Amino acid sequence: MGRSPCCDKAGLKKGPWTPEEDQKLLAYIEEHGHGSWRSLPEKAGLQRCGKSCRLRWTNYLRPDIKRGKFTVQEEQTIIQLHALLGNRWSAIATHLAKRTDNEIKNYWNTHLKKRLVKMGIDPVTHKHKNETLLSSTGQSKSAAATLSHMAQWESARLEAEARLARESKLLHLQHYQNKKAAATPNHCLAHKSSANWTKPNKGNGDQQLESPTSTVTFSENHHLMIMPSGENNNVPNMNEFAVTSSTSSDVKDSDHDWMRQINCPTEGLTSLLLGDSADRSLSTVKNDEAEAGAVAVNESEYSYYEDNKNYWNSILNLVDSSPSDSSTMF
DNA sequence: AAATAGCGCAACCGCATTTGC
DNA sequence: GGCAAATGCGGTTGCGCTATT
Repeated sequence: MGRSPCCDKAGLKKGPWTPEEDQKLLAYIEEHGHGSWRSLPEKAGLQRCGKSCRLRWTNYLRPDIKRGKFTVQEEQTIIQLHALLGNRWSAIATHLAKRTDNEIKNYWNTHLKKRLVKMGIDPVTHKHKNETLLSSTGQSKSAAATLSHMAQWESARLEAEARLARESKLLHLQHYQNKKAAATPNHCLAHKSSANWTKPNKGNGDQQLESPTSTVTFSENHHLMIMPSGENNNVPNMNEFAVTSSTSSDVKDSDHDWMRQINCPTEGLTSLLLGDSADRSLSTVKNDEAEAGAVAVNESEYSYYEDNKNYWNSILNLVDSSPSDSSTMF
């Protein structure tokens, strides 16, 4: 389907926005709403294409955007939703109050992805690097099938939510246009993180998502972390993890904090994919074993569903507190 | 102090999807 | 139902800032 790009007109400005341009765009949208993005630049007196204006507005000028450092809860949410949804940034953004998909995408690419890689976790599959070796076992197959089923279900659900959000946005815009004269300036700006939605992070922002694995216990001065068995660890099977202390790792302190605070959710997910055992708990690890650098972890028989129930409940709770709660708007 | 490498982020590009006629 | 326009989305790029050599 051939479509002429909106920005191929000669004379249209590209590159960074100036404060004057921002002001013009802001003033116009506050006065009229954005309406048709294609016609907006001309009306607003901007030498930009509509696409560029839309991007500038949604990613930067919108008044309901939260900027600055991501909180641990936000990071946790991103990682878990990414495990569930993949690179569907806009869907992920609907679950993070006041964050844009672009910002989340950038943060993932520049921070979170690297951290997962450092931890030996594939940022695409959220599986431990060695994990594929286990995929031939019946248990992991059924676990993966179950996970896949759940992920598909949630994915479909989120798509439906996104659709509802779009519809509500449209209704909201119509409402604004009808009441244009009396409307407050920002009233027209319904977006995926519109203030009309119930606050997505309320509840999930504070909730501690629990990994299906047991909690790692950290001492004050030695932040223990679960690390993938390295090639040099000479371990006989993949169910063994190296345990390192913060003093020997090239991982920054901030990474330790992060991993400690989020209780290693990705590792939990990895374990989940593995159909892994909660007996990975490091609380059972003896100090000398830890110092030796490698620890054999028990495999025990227990129900896959029971063990991972909390973890998935956490994700479902996260999803449940999504903007789709805005259905009360209708 | 200058050069350069690395990082973070805003913005662009192009494809996919939705909408309107 | 078909087509074109409009919009949304994700991948990528390029620039400015900071750290390192």
